[in-house]
Amino acid sequence: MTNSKNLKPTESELEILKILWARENATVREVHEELSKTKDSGYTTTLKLLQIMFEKGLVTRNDSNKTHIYTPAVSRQRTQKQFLDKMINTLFSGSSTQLVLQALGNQKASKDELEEIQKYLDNLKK
Amino acid sequence: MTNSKNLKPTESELEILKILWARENATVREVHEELSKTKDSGYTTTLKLLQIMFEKGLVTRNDSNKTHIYTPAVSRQRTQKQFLDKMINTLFSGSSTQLVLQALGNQKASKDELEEIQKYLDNLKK
DNA sequence: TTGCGGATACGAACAAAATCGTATATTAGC
DNA sequence: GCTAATATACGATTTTGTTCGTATCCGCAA
Repeated sequence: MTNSKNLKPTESELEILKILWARENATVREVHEELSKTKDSGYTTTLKLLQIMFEKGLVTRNDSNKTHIYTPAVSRQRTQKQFLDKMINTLFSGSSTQLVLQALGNQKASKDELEEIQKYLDNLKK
Repeated sequence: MTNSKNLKPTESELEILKILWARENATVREVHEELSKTKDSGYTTTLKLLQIMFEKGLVTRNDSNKTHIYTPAVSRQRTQKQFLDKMINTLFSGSSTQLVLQALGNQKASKDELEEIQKYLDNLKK
């Protein structure tokens, strides 16, 4: 039974997903190598995490060869949305506008970026 | 020694902060009552959480009376920023613009809101 | 065929967070 | 003063997430 409940990835799982999204797919070793740049935990830890993620349905894997190849099963977009929604609800009293304003205020975006956003808004208004 | 390290609240702590921010301050019972609407854990659990939050410096309390009164020690804004920054880094490859676009795309904001944002952007560009 | 390098499987230890049970204190009403 | 109601304190348990050690398997070169 391929579990496909709508599970929220944990902190560590997110780090791994991030790597998988960037490369489309990867072996355990590849993920681990990448992960090692920012974190130092052992190889089997990475392996275990990927196995758990597989059980949760966060990744799929091709195990027709000896070395399995993992692929993200949840899209980056979908996950972003999942976390955004949660955050909007718990921290911004449900108002995405509030979140946007806060995000813009914090991080100074470049003029170009601001214009990009404005253009986008113009489209939305129609 | 009043611990004031820059601690990130946990999920549950956030729920409590949310309540405290809304009411400015509250007793354990009040927090618990409110919390019960969305969650069912016992009174002492809420109490314990508030005590932990106190130790962490997330809340202060007035214990001159028998029933203590808790007040948030971290501002909503500051916490929002803390979480936003983290999210931008882990999920949006450091681009606040990306986050904004995604947030706008997801949740349909009203025309008024969109205009509010645009106005805000105009200001920022100067 | 033997042994070694490199892979997975998986239980178990460890850590952090959440929950609860129970002891104890304080106060108000009788 | 006693008791019931309502607080806090705090250790212990449970749950969830992370990390690791060890068993085992597979392929290949000597």
